[in-house]
Amino acid sequence: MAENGKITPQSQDFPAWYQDVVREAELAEAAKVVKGCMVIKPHGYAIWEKIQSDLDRRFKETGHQNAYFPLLIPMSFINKEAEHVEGFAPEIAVVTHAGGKALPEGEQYCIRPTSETIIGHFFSKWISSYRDLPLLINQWANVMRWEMHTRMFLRTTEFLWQEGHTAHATHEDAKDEVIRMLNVYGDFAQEMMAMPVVRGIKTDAEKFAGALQTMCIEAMMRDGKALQAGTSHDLGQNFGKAFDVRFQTEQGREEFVWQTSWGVSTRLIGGLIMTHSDDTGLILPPRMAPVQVVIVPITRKDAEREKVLPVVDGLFRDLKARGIAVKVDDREGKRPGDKYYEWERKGVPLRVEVGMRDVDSGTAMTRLRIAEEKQKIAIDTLATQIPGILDDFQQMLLARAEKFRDDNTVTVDTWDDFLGVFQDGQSKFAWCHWDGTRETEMRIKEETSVTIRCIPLPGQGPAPEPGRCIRTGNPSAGRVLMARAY
RNA sequence: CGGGGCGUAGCGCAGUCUGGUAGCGCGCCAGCUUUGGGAGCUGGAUGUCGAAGGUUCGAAUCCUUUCGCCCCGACCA
Repeated sequence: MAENGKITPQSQDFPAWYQDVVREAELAEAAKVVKGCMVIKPHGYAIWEKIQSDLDRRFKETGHQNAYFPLLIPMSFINKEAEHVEGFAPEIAVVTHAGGKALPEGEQYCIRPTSETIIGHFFSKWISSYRDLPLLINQWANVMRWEMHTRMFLRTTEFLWQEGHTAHATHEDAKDEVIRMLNVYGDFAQEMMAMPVVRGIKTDAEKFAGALQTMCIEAMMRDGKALQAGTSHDLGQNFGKAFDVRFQTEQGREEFVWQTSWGVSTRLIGGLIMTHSDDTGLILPPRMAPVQVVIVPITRKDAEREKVLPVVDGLFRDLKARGIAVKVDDREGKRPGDKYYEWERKGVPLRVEVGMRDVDSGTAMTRLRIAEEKQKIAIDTLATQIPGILDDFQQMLLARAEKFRDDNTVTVDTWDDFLGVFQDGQSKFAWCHWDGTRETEMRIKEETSVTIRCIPLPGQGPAPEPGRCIRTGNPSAGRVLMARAY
């Protein structure tokens, strides 16, 4: 990690670069005093709020309501669904003492690693008739998973997320919900975060503990590794049976509900960083930027301030009226260059400089975060142009990310080629044939630490065509996405 | 859980081998000069040297114990 004020180049050490950007953009810092936890600082939290508000709108548009369930879950709940316990037991934190006394083993709680169990408990109380279905609930919450290795935003002991939990009368309805919410995530990632994603299905080995099937969106980071950016699970009747969530059908029969759950977390912020940013620091797509435009007035003497500041203020008001998140950096005692670097580190998409020269000529200097050169624009047309400039920048970042991903995506047919693509810890997206067995998947993972990220949904990968498994040569029905993963 | 590293000013570190009473850079504060791509000068403030115990005239430094954090290897959004 570089010293304060410096960012290690991506090409030199990608993990160090990432840590440096997180620090220099003032997104978060390691809590240190609490193992594996982080403090999300105002600028980082503002990005989370952007994510929250847009997703929340999308959830409401698809008929969901927010609710809140307890942080503590009785241990007995966790133990009810066999695969669920097995999957989460190693990373659960347990409350063993409370009120100054040790709690008897049967009365201990765990801090939620996810809420399927406690929500299942309440669903069983709330649901009795097909008229109660579908039940579409979302919760914004923190969860805790005792991780061995933590990385800011990508994997921390405590993290913020949303978890959707729904119950349906038929498996078909539940499956529709799973894909609907996967698409909400995918659309959000592309439209708002300018982060292209592959939508697919997890293999059994990678699916959520307790689910029938897990769907996911996978994004490519700038080091070629894959980031699972969101998941949507078909829980079948597993939790319905474990928590006795039954309803009466129209015909009067008793049946277990079909459930789904889906979530995205503060990990998305890590994805945002590693999709767009560069050696200067954070780069934010305008729709995710807490500050979209920063105006830096350049003034030397009081006489200049009197002329420059009114122009700046007019521009500020005009932009604000158009719904642009604009900030004027009129701090004294900092030089303009210092301010430029600071806002570039923090990922502000567009900077506007206004000094005496500009006031005299009726222009302003502007610089897009990734532009080589500054551009001179007439002040009286600037405010009307900026929404379009930001929109173009949003599209530019998406196109750039798509190009990067496509340039680093390969189709691989032989094991030798596969080893070549992933040698020395390198990663790309590799479309490969796989024989569909867990044994082969595990074997490849052990030999190379490369994993199957997903089986692509229609249109998300190469058209299905029969072939031979890259490792065993056994028959394969289609290609799967393989990569190193975060 | 195994292997390695580190705890000294807000941050990053030197000092530890060879004990002698606390230092550097950045940041911070004040003032002046500066201000179109990371300012300069002058002055100033800041430390239970991770904790506890021991050895010693004297411990950041040696010994013992202990706590915490970080990095690397088996699980995970």
